Amino acid sequence: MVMTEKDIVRSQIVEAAKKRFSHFGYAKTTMAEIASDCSMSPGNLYRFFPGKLDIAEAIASESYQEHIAQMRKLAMAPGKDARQRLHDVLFEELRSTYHKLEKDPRVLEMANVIGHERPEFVNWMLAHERTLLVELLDEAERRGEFLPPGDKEEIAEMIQSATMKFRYPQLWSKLTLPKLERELEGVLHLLIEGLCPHKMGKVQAA
Amino acid sequence: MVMTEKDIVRSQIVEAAKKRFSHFGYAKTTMAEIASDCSMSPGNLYRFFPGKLDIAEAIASESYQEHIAQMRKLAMAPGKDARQRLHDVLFEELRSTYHKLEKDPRVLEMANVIGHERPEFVNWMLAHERTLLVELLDEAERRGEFLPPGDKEEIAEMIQSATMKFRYPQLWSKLTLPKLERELEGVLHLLIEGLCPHKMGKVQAA
DNA sequence: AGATTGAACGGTTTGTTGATTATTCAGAAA
DNA sequence: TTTCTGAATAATCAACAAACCGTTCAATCT
Repeated sequence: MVMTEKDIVRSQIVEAAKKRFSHFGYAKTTMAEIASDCSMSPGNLYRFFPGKLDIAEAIASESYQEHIAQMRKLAMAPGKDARQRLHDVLFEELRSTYHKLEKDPRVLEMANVIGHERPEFVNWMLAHERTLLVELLDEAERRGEFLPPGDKEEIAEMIQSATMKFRYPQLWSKLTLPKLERELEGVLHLLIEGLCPHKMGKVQAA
Repeated sequence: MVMTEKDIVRSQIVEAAKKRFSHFGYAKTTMAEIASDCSMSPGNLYRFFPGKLDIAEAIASESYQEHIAQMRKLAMAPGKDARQRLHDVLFEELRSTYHKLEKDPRVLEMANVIGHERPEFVNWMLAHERTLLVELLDEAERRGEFLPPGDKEEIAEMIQSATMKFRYPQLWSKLTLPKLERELEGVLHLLIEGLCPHKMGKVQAA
């Protein structure tokens, strides 16, 4: 690729920033430091990234790629039914982000900054997860496991909506992980089974 | 009642505070102002309330009493099935809080302060709504409309959990009312119908 | 005695100043 | 020309003082 030259420098910058951010935090590292780590002037960084936040976004995006790959494995795991796969995906999502944000405050800081200043990035992540859910629902339908009553893209949106609370645990509530897990279990159960007896009479009559 | 003397003064204080808070906001009104509105010294306020926040809480509590009464009317409305009543309750909750917080920033400010400094008050409100939901579910079971698969108290908790996002709209998302309504409609549908076909085969076989 | 006051205390907010830092851009280097 | 630099700029942050306000309590009133 012709662009490869710029890309190498870009990833060099990202690596330098990753080290600084995880050592000292986002706010405490300066563009000048990142630049000097890359043996360049501060101004030159701006030929590769529009701004400091975009470097953080690149880091987040990179780590999100791995995350979503992991999630896709769970969503498509063979030998499990759709219910289990949905369960696995939502629980792994809860646990992994909980632990990531719990473990070090640097990650929490970056999550807060990006979440606050770059809502479109958050939307991008949500959209990706939604396509994952749609894939899961498609597969489930193929096997006759779920009966999605409408447009699958919309159902995925609703599943996300109902499980929002568990997606960025410590941003929205101060519950402990066990409590969150218990709640997620219950919500998921409700989502799958529903409240309604599903009018079996009519089916029998037909 | 023997306590009536103190109660009169208490409600006088609450009224004065209500005026100040809604005119100038919570942060911008001082205890001295409230006191002088009641022709008393600042120190004397503390014989009636432990602190400023408790006055705000009293105001919020008062308005919440009205709210919950309104909700109970919807939850118990005759001539409607459980599904409609649940729908009405959740939608009215969304709309009324949305409009209240939308209309004036003072209410939003107080909601933020109380939500931040008095999580136990928020829990108290949630608990009340949960008992309302349990009443609704009880009535539904009595009429054979829902088949709650477990403990009703727990189901109510899960319904709350799945609809959190719609309970304090502008604290958790920046969506417009129509979008929120559309999402709530979808989530509610999912909660009621569920994703699963509900193994009708077994029922027929029995 | 009990009720009430208002000055005093300590924590927070506000306003100000100076330094730091993200970002830009005119020009130097290649 | 294209690539890069580093000083200039403007915005943000940190530190400190002053003012403010919620809260307390010794003294005063009833």
